[in-house]
Amino acid sequence: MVLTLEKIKTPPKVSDIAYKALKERLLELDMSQLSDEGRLDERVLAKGLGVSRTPLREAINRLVVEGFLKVVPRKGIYVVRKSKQDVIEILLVRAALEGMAARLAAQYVTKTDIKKMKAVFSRFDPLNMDGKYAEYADANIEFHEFILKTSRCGKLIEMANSIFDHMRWIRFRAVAFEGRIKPIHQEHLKIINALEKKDPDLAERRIRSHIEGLAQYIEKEVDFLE
Amino acid sequence: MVLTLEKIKTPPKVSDIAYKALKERLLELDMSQLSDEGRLDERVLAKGLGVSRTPLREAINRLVVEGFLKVVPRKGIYVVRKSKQDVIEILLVRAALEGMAARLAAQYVTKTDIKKMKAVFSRFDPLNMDGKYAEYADANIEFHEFILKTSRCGKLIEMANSIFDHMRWIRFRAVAFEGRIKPIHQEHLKIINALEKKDPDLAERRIRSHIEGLAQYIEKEVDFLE
DNA sequence: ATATTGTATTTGGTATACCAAATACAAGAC
DNA sequence: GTCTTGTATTTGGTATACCAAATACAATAT
Repeated sequence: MVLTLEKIKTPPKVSDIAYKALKERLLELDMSQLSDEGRLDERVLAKGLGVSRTPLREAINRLVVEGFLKVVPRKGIYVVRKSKQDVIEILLVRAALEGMAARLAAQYVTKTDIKKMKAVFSRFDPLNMDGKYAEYADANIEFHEFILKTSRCGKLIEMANSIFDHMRWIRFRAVAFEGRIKPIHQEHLKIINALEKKDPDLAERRIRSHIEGLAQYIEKEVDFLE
Repeated sequence: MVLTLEKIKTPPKVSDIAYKALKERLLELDMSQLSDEGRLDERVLAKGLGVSRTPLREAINRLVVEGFLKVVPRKGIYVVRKSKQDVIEILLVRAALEGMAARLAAQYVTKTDIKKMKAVFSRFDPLNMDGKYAEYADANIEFHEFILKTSRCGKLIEMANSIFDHMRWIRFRAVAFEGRIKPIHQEHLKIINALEKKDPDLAERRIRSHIEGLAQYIEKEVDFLE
């Protein structure tokens, strides 16, 4: 052998592409204004994506398992609507998962990690956050992903990511942030503090109440979820 | 209309039957002795179940999403083997979910509930448990399902059940019980006690350490997981 | 005998044909 | 006009045909 070669990437499956495309469209969909009761047409979708029904159905089934779609036999495919109760339950699960993640993270976290996360938030002035919602939303995501990653628990990361998709789907981010961005920021700093102290109980408690606080806010203030 | 009729149940889909049958076979499978490296053959399975490939593939895909099977493009379908690390991670997630469930359960639990659960365990004499492993295993399942149910959180129940399937699959129940059945029983009673006191923090902590204890035991004593 | 290589077979992936249930709708009865 | 009811259409569900990649294997050269 005179040639040094590297493995070439296996060509992607059509069903995978269809899945990603369909999920993307779904996530950017505004549920609150769906025509036809959120009904989808297999054949139309297949035509639209330029694939046959078989791989498309595979994609649909995956989305059904994930809880984004619902198939009613011989009736149709429907976009699943989330009730306020659904959102609360999702947040409770998220609190449970991230709480455990924080516990583990407190065990593994390094000084470098802490420094990095502090840097992410140091760009924000707690007294002047107006107009920085979008920017802070990014930092927020980075923060929560940091905790997950630092937990070093693949299963936890996997399940939390699945939950995140549902969170993204429900477009209350903006409304949930407005007016709450200051306390949220303080909570973030407090959580980092607990991690720095390597206190699992404290870290868990703080991130749990952080997320449960969001749930309580939704419960009280949000009303566009039927 | 002179006849009073009730809705008839919609006929089950072939893919559903295939899914259930396949999953059942999988769960009763002893992974530690798989020929052919746990490879499955689509066409053989289809023939065996008496269905065509299409609904079978749907069933397979569901099992892939659930983490029981893995499909390697143009190679084959394989049974996923769980490493010790996988099991530990699953138990951590379970601890997180059931911990939150216990928290909620402490909030909702009634005196009747407590009485019922105490009755389940009162059949056992802590000093003489020998030969009651199977019986106690049933009580154990009933206990954990009770907490989930009492949490009244559908999402939590759903995700925990998915985890349970994986637990069932890994056949360490007998070995995990032997010699540990007494402390396990004590822990169960302690958890019920915390619920009775309606103390969410205590209930959460106790059930978490209960499950984490199992994880530590597996870590130390179990060695048949590669 | 061993190594190479062309070929048949097997595998999962995809497209398509067909079915039965659900539905829409129009023709006919009143 | 309204109500029935038969029929065409549309839907998701299933079976099957076909493809390309992977593999097994036999024929061949050395």
